[in-house]
Amino acid sequence: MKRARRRVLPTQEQLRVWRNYVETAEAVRLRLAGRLQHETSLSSGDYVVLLALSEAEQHTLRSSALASQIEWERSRLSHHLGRMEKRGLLRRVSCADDVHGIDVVMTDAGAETFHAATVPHLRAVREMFVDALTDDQLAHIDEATNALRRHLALGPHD
Amino acid sequence: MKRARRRVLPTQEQLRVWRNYVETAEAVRLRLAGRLQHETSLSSGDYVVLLALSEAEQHTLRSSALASQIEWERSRLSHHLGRMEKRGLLRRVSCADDVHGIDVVMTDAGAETFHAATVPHLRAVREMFVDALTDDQLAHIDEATNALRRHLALGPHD
DNA sequence: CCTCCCGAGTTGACACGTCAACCGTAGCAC
DNA sequence: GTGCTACGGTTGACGTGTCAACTCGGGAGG
Repeated sequence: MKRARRRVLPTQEQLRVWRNYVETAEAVRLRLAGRLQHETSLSSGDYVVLLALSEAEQHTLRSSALASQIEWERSRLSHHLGRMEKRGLLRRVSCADDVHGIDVVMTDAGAETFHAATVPHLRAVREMFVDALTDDQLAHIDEATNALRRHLALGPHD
Repeated sequence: MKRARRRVLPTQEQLRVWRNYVETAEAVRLRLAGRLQHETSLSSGDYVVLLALSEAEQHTLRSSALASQIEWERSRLSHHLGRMEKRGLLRRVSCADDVHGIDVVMTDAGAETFHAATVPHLRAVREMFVDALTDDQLAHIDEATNALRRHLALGPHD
């Protein structure tokens, strides 16, 4: 009876670790995003989109291919592309070979902005994350993270 | 020279661990929030606010006290309280003893909704987080998380 | 041919967050 | 009194995210 009940809900300690985990990860993410925003005027969403485009042939991707590559819903992507297009970071052109389907093309301005952002972004990752942890801690985080992914059936990372 | 450059940017492997970490934490947070939303019609923001109120005298807190307790900006809190008030989860009444200052009072409906949400919420934490990890992994996550907090000067958790 | 559905993408409504500007009252200087 | 500033809170604009409804052009099936 006691044994059965004990497994239903987390203990105080487990709950504390959980909150520590989510809140810290969120804080780190926010801080990195804020820094990227101020140093390069790109949001992390912008960065993800431009990263994918920068690695594509002709700096061009089909909207649906882009969506699946960065794992965004198409509606989210559509909204975000609209905002980025308004800022001149990319263009949307309907592509010839498929009547449906839109090619997303990074503009030169977009490429330039992205290029100027990579080093600050990577430096921030090192300063805020890598520098905080020993090699062992990094390995442990990775192991636990993978356990979480497996448990939630998220599919392996990358 | 090489040595100097190597410390500036993270390695591929460190970058992979970083992305794995943030993306997974984000996915877990989102999944828990979605589950809470669907099972109890409360967002995680609602839950945090109601949790604080439920632990307060008279189910009442000064707006500023609430803000500092859950570490939200006052503007954010004001917007959120407006939405929650519209749904009848709480009321805002200007309190007598301080001319400035607003008392936030959880309504009975709010208390009921919150109470009905606690068990599903805790169960979800167990199923999605605690169950995924061994005791060792949990301890390692906690240790690394605390290292992150110290490094970012976030102040100890709780 | 007509209808019905499907797939790619868009749109609108809304929740949520941040930033900066604002409002009203209280104290305080003079 | 008149003016200043500080405090507590609100508001508006805007970026961001989700959901559901919509468009639009093809194909089947009949």
